Amino acid sequence: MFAALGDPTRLALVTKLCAGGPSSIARLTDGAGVSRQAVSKHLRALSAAELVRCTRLGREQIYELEPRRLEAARQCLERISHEWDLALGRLEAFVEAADS
Amino acid sequence: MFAALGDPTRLALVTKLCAGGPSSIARLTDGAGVSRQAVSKHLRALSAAELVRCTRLGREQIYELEPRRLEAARQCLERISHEWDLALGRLEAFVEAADS
DNA sequence: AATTCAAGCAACTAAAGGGTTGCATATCGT
DNA sequence: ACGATATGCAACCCTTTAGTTGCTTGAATT
Repeated sequence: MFAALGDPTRLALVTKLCAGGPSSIARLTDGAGVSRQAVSKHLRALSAAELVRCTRLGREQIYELEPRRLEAARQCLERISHEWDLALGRLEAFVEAADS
Repeated sequence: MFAALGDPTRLALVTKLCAGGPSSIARLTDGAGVSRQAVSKHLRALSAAELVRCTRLGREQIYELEPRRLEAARQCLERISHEWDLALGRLEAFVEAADS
């Protein structure tokens, strides 16, 4: 998942979907600074990571954030965040021990 | 930062530093499954992302988590997590609107 | 039926990334 | 001083990946 979000273009796409809601490839391509195929590939990558879902609507392909997986990812982030908190706590303890 | 954590080896390194506290390259290499050079490179990458800091101690190079930056990263994760929360809320609203 | 617009597929290029090996350097212990 | 140890540096390889272009398919529109 970190890998999926590691690419700036993909992160921008997620942000865009976050802000603008579901939209087609063409619309997502707008302002992305890369070709439509590039965007399409990235969306497929995000789809493979299950961060995003797509449904066909007429001749358009509508991409949207995947709620379930996204919620899981969110919880994962919080877990890591929490672990880091603990680690930071230990680091402080270290420093204090060194001072004394 | 996502990119920095996107590689499994690097994520493992961070986890290890998280669990075991500051340690040398040699110790971090232990059980990493790749060569010392590889580990060294990854640590430099993490260092470039400022997720990690290193200080020389005799002939050893001691790497440790970077508290300040890590705290910033943690807050960033929480912010994103929060934004996703909002987005998920909007998605639900969407669905309900579609149902009605 | 003809045109237009959204997207897919395939082939290709260029660059980055992860990995290794070999050799050099500096420090520690004896 | 000497051998062992911890690391750095450089060159190289291989795979992945981000990106492009050209052509095709299929639905909308008129």
